[in-house]
Formats: sequence, structure tokens, C-alpha cells
Amino acid sequence: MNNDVFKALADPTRREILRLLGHGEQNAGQLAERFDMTKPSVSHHFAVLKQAELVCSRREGQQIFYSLNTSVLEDVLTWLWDAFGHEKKTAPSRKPL
Amino acid sequence: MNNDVFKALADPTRREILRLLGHGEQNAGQLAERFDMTKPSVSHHFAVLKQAELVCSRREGQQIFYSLNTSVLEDVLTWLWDAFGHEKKTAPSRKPL
DNA sequence: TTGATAATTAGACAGACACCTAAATATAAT
DNA sequence: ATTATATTTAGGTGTCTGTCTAATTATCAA
Repeated sequence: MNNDVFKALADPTRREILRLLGHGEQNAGQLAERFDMTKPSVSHHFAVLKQAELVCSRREGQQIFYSLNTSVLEDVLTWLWDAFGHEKKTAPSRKPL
Repeated sequence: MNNDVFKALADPTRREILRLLGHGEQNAGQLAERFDMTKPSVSHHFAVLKQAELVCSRREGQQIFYSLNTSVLEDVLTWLWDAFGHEKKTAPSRKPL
């Protein structure tokens, strides 16, 4: 499992981008409008998500469309499942004081 | 979903701690020995995981035992599931050029 | 109380990160 | 070729993060 994936998920803007892409492919401009920051900043987040292979991109004329790469998200799901799936029941988790 | 949880998962040392705790409760010293860094550094990671409520702790004499808090891990699983569970099949994901 | 052990907290510092503005690239239209 | 539009890249800056050493807290045992 690649560290870049978890680093990418650590930022709330990027998680929101992923959530929006969950409703289908969208172009960079449309997506950027949703956020209260400049286009270059959002573009930077796209680059991080792409580097982590969490999204794919495709050019159509002047626009670039982004979409989810579900297979990497599945890998994260698998990692998490393993992380707490093997827990032994010897000491039940409890709230700290 | 709390941002601290994803921030906590962004570090490989912390993910390894979670993975080890997946095999059952362990005390801080045992756990710290596994890593090639000082105890205070590992202790810092415990604090981050605790802040994110990913782990619980319990004192027994001089030692402190850590264990997974599975409910928060479940929340992460749920977030991920939602993120790619609602994807429309209008444009299949593909590799970038 | 004194000393030993387990773990954390405090403070410092280098490197990473998120944001900005300005400049560059790529495509389309005139 | 020139201009307009969509997006990224470059460069700078303040803040956050991971690590270290040194100091502190908490507990146990003489």
C-alpha cells in the first residue's frame, strides 16, 4: 500500500473532490468553482490525487475531465479491513478516562 | 467524519502501530521497540492516534497498554465506501496517458 | 525517602505542505 | 497570426509535522 494514497486522503479539500467525483466524472473548472480557493490551488490538489492514482484524467478540447480510480480506493478499504479485522477479543476497546 | 482521523492515518509509523494493535492490546514499550526511532517520537504518534480516537489506552502499574478503537476505523471504512459506492458508470475509469 | 523503571511533555529544528500571485502551456476561434 | 479560454507550472511564504535531546511525571520497590 502506497503512502501517497493516505497522504492524499489527509486533506479535507481532496476528500471532498473525491466525494464529488463519486457522483460521476467532472471537469476541472466546474470542480474548482465549488471551493473557496484559487484555481491553481485546486489544480495542485488534482495533481496530488493523480500522483496517488486516486483519480484519472482525460482531455476533451480545452477542458480536462477527472474521474475516480476505484481500484485504489478498494485497496484502501482492504487495508483498513485488515487493520481491524484481525483484532483479537482479548481486551475490548474502551474510552480513555 | 473528523479530519484528525485521516491526518493520523497519513503517517506510515502510525499505520504500522494500528496494524500491530490489530493483533491485540500491547504496551507502549513493547510497541516502541519495534520502531527505529526514540521512545518520545513513538509516544508522540500514540498521542496523535489517541487524539483521533483511533486507539484507547489503559494504565497497569508503570506500563500503559494501547488497543484499537474499532468504531472509528469503521467510520473510515464507511466514508470510503460512500466515496466510491455512489460512482455512476457513465465514464469508466482508465489509466492516464 | 531514595532510587529505578516506564512513559510522557517541553522545546528546538529541518523538511513538508497548502495556499497565494504571476507566468506558461494547450486548445479553440477569429 | 492573434486573441480568448481552460488549466497547469513556477516561485514564494507562513504554518504544520516528525524527529531529536533533555526534563518531567507516575509508579514500584527498597
